[in-house]
Amino acid sequence: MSLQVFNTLSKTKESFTPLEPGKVKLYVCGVTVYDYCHIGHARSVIVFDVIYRYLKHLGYETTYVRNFTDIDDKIIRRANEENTDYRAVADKYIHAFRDDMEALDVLPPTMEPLATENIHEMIELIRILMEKGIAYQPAPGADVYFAVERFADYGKLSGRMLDDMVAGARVEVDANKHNPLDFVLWKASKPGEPAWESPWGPGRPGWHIECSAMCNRYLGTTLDIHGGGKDLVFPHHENEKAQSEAAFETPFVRYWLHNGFVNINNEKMSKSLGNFFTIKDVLRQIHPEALRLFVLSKHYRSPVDFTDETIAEAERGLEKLYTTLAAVMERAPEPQGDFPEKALQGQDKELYEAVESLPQAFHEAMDNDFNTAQAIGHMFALQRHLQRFLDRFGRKKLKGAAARLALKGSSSLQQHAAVVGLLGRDPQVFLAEHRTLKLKSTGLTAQDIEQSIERRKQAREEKNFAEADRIRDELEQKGVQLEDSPDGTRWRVIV
RNA sequence: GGCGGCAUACCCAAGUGGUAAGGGAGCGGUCUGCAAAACCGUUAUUCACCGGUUCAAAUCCGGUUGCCGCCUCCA
Repeated sequence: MSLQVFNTLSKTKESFTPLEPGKVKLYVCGVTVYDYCHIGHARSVIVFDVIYRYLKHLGYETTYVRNFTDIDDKIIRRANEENTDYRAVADKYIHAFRDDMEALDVLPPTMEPLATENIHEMIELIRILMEKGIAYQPAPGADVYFAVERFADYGKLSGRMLDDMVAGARVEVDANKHNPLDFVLWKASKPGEPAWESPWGPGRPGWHIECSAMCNRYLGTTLDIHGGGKDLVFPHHENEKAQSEAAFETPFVRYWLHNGFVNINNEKMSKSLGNFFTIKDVLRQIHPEALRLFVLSKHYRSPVDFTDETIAEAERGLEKLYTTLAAVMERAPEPQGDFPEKALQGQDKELYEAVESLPQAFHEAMDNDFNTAQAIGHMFALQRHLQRFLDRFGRKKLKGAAARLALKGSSSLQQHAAVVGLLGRDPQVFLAEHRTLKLKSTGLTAQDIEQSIERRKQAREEKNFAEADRIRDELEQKGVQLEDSPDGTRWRVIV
């Protein structure tokens, strides 16, 4: 079975075949840089990061373009509010975006073009549309519009009929437009606004035209995959498609992929509801890898609910995976010599089979429209077998074939997880990072805790268990749980 | 008003015609001074409801109810 993807255009899963064998042209709508990014953006970039990673994993030479919209009304408004210019606003939030992406372990795309670097290409595209009579300017110096009625397929992507939409109550009324759904290609500038020269007077590009121009410039007239959030289907992607296909008369995109939204406690996240979380803020409390596991625990097209509980589950799950990896590293030193497969199988048939079956199970899940939730389920199954195997040895170190089997299991787990951007850290590093992050919410310092552990150790040695338990309960109330082991007492944060 | 999506155990979540993955939580057990962690066992004769198609349905079709999204900037 090969890769199947759900195409918004056909509303079905289709076999993925790129236009050019072995090569994929991928374009994902980036952000408008007028504010910090929120966790909805985080979901989108993580989802497409995984798609990008998986395409590369399948051996496709993938060209991934993700733009920045660095000129638009919201940016200008923001600049006016902050008494600066649009460039300063855009640059500030481009940097912030890059910081977020780095923190989230999102791979850099092949190219990240700016809208303002492509004004010339947009003007050329609008010129073509004007020459074909598909675009019009109602009066000299006015905005330039795209005439939706001149493009027969308009509405096909979003599944709406022109007539239905015109009849709808929420379409803006604009006397300049031939049809209320006509949209701006070139926006005439008011005095004082940023402006570029054009055959239609000074102005700036409309929102949709930049993606059409950049797709064409960097990837050609037909892309394999165009992605973005569900909300972009209409009008943004519908309009991009109309512009590009009307201008170049070739199919614009072979597969349209759209990710679902992030809800907060079952409500749509929005600024007006005040349930708005920026990536920056969230990462102060949640490990970026836990956020990634949270996102990938549900299929990318479904809505996902961001709550304390769902995030805590992701954190516990990740901790569990890393704890097992750490245990293997600690207790299964690389053995000398070669061991036949039969010897490994003989150690633990179930674990051996879990290791052997993971590659196929993982690929079947991912091939099925990037079913990361299922793929992760398979990883947990392997983790459980691995941990069970380790436990069979009690506190003893594993040797020979047993050690080799455990290492085979942990490396398989890490290799598959890497394809979706998980488990890439050293287990001890992750556990330490996560603990440090969580510690902030307890109001304690690591030193406080170590001191308490020392006092409790003394009490235990004196068999003063009442005092030892009192210290332990006190820490637990503050969110720190102690775990005694023959090697000493470990602690972790449980809030 | 138009278009579309979803409904699986206490919670999260796969499964898309062949007899309910996985995770969390709970309960019982092992371990422990007692715990915690970990492991073992256990938790849906059933997939919102009602009909239909089929040898076979959570999966397909029709209807009902409930929730949600888009149609306006939006990931």
